[in-house]
Amino acid sequence: MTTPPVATASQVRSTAPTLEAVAAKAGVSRATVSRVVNGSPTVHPESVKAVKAAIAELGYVPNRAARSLASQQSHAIALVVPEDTTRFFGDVYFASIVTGINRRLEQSDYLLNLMIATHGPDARMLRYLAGGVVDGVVVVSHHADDVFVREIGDMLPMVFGGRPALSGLKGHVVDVDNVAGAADATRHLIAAGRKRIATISGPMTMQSGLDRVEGWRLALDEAGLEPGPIVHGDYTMPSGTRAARELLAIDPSIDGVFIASDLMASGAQPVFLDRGVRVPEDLAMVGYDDSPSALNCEVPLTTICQPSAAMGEEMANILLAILAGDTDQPRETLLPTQLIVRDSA
Amino acid sequence: MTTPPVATASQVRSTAPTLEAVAAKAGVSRATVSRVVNGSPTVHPESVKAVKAAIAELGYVPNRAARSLASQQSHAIALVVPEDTTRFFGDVYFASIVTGINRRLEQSDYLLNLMIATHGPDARMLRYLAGGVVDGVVVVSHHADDVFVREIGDMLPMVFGGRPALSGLKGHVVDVDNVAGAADATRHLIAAGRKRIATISGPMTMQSGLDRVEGWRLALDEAGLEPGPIVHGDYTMPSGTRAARELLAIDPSIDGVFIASDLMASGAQPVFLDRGVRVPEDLAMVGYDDSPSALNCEVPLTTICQPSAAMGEEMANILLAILAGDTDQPRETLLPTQLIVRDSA
DNA sequence: TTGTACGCGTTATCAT
DNA sequence: ATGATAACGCGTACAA
Repeated sequence: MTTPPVATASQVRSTAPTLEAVAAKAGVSRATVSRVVNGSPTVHPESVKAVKAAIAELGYVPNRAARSLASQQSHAIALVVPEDTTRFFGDVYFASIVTGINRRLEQSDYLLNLMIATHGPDARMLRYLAGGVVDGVVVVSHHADDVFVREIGDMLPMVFGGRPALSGLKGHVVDVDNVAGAADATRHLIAAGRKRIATISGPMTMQSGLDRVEGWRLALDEAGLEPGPIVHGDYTMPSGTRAARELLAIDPSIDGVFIASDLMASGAQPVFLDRGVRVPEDLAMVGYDDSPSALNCEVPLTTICQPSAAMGEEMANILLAILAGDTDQPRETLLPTQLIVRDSA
Repeated sequence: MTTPPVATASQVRSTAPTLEAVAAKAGVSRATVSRVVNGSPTVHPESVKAVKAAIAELGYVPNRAARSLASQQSHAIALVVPEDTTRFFGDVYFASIVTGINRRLEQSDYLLNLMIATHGPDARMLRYLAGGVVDGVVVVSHHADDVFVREIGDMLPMVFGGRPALSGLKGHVVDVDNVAGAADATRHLIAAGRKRIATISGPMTMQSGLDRVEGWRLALDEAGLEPGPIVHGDYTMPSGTRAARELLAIDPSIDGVFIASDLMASGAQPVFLDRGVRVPEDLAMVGYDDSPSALNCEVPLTTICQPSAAMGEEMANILLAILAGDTDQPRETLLPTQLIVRDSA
């Protein structure tokens, strides 16, 4: 074989030009080159020009390790995923949060480290974080282990994606306005003339589950309507199927239902249809998430769209601001949802 | 407010014990501590004990930046995703590859950097990679941009997940044995006594699409059976629906069909059922992927399970071996698939 | 505005 | 087996 199977790391590193080289070529000192690289304002325009030319010519790239060592900053942030990966990455919601985070990071020179805690967050990850591998942390998960998140928040700037059910933890939170979203969904049902409006909720152990019920109730109160029956699910499709049967058993007279996830809604709809309950004529449905499954229903779902990419972007944005020294970032940021009207209501 | 909203990075770093501190406490020199940390065999057991005790007591964690600077290695590898994130992360297949990569990396002290090229891989990412941020690269994607991958392979050890359609590129490849998987699927149909076996293929622009057709043909040849009709799809559900109609039009006498993705199979099955073709009585179906959609079909799909997590693990494994100095890792590694028998065949 | 010089925490070489 | 000591590449007082 004439060509080596792979490049060796040393090939690259050995030829990498340093500050020193740039300085020599530009006819200035290392310090001046460093200033130019870091955008210091106190440097002569002419020097800037010379240095920039030298940098371009040599293809100089600052050595990250050296920079970190000297500046005591890693210029990297960690994306901490405290649960099983497949569950996390399989979820489109999380996928677009990551997209958003990346979108913001692309505009900076921060690196994103993936830290997945397959077997639950362990001491090893904590030690890594304590070792200064990253300057800040972004935590994304529905269920985050209590003590784990607390420990991270104690040692590093942290932004939490989706308000955790635990209270009093350090760090910032970016979340979707679940209450407003659920209220909007319910108002849409009310505007359509529905009078007896039920809900299939998410788990009451999750903040989002709680919030969406609150929004539903809020809209009903506003309109002076009596809350219909409420059945609890766990966001999954089968739980939606079960809940639908229960709902019909409790009160067959309902004419509207707010379902806290599209997955549950797509599990529920066939039940309604099978029993001869027409959608939306007899029963108007509004889901939540704007997931692909909303479109695959026999009667496409009217639903609430969450700005998940924007959420990721905002999370990164806040963390970057903190790292830049901004001390008064909002502790909690709520992002607005959007009603997507389709056929089911 | 009595407690600050977040910890500051300096809090952590300022208190982090160094090699120096450990050395002092253990009554040895920095060099000896370094040897212990890096597992050098040439150090007195007694010293080892003292050092380890000091490390534990102080909670010492090696400073990554300093180590990188001195050793010329970042002890990090990059996960390069050359396409749009949502598309990538939404895919369960990729999700479990990441899981696998992480599983292997957990056993090492390598970090995983996420490098996503939303707008196509740009010069910025290439510069980063050239700057020595990582020691090696893992590329995961069906469609990887030609020149991009080539450039990476030229400067860093690289392992490719899923054999790319382009040939002659540097780097190692780990892939699922698509030919064998398709052949197994087809053999299962043959063993069930099917004589007229068709296939709905993936796109002929992808290596996997090509390979699965080859496997199908191979099994047929082995059995001395004439290949049935072949219709091309693009792995998506709608394309499966279209292909099924076409297939029935071409040859209604088929009694077996190998479909190159579960998604296409779940698009095709309703067509067969609607036309009164019973599954599996009249037509036996075998899909590919073992995706969730295989279970959601009216007649649950017999399918081929890809070892995607194992694939990720092997990718990381090979890269780590290369970084450890192993020069004769296999250029191409094929992982075996598994037949999952359900109701459709 | 610019340069000098020291420090960042490790690894690695060379004596001992 | 162990301990000085010199890199590693960069940031940054401090001085000029």
